[in-house]
Amino acid sequence: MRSNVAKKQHEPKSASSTASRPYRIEDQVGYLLRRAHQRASAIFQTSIGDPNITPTQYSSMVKLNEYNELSQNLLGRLVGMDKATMQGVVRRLRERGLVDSRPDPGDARRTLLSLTTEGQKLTNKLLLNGPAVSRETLKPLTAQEQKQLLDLLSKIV
Amino acid sequence: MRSNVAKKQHEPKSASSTASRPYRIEDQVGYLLRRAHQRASAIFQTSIGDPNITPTQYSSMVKLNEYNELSQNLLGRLVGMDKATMQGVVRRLRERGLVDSRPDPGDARRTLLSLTTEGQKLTNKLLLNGPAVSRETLKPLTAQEQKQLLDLLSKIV
DNA sequence: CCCATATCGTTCGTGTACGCACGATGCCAC
DNA sequence: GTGGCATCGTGCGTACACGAACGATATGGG
Repeated sequence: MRSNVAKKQHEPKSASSTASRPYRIEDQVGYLLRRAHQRASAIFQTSIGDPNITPTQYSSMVKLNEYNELSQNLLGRLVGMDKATMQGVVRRLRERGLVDSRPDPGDARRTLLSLTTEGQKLTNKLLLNGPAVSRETLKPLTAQEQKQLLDLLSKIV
Repeated sequence: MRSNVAKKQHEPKSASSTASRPYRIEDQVGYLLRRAHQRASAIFQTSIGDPNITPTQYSSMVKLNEYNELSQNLLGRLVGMDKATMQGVVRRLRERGLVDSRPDPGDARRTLLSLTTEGQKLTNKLLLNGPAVSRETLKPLTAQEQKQLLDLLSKIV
């Protein structure tokens, strides 16, 4: 009984004499970014052409395809994952035979990563679908809005 | 030896006779959304005022603060989490005494969730910092750009 | 009334994501 | 040189995120 204290039931807490809009979770950047990211991931999974490859695995492989060989930490910086996360991503890619590793001959702390032949083949196949994934994700927007969104996101990253 | 097959080392794969820009991971919506979401989460953690509350826990509590009582599934739909994710979020909030639950008297399948008195107190405290979190996240943008971004994100969610 | 279908909450498995602490290695100033 | 400090990779703990499968309950059509 004591737990249902007096609570106004019928007005959505507008408060404030100033004209500031009410605080709604649905209007907050963080919330919208989470939802948008969820949708983008879902589209990726259905459209990239291999349901077992995740967005982060994909970006890691694409980066390894550009550079021939990268240390784990550097790869992590390039794709925006911290080293603990990178650890798991690389382990899974290695377990599937998509990525190879060897100690860096010039620095014993580092491990150099590269795509296996199979990894290269898969990456090139997935790269064909990459543009379609982005296109589908941006579909609700006009061409101009799409450019704007990419621009604004770049600024806050 | 056999693994370093012929690979052009010096040009970033522009290809294509058409003027289409090269495909760069850094320019894809999904990638930018992931990075932007990471940054937003980091800002949330440092600015919301309680390092133990996550963004999803926060939005759940705010929603429970608006509506008095909600079933777990409905809450999940309102904050955009599937039921499996909701499960864990609610369990943790309950373990900390922030959320209470009781069986729905009208539907034995449902569990009704509500904030405890402590949960209400914490939510109201965090709500004071909510606007600052969004403000900080949007700081790199002008006022007009901020509005644009929220608008565009709403459209693709 | 009863059965097909849908919804609700749970559980399991996998994968990001990050803080923290650790040991090994590299590097630079002294 | 060597000692202090940074960097690299690893391991552990916690938390989101979701698909899939499951049992219990609800509902609507026949």
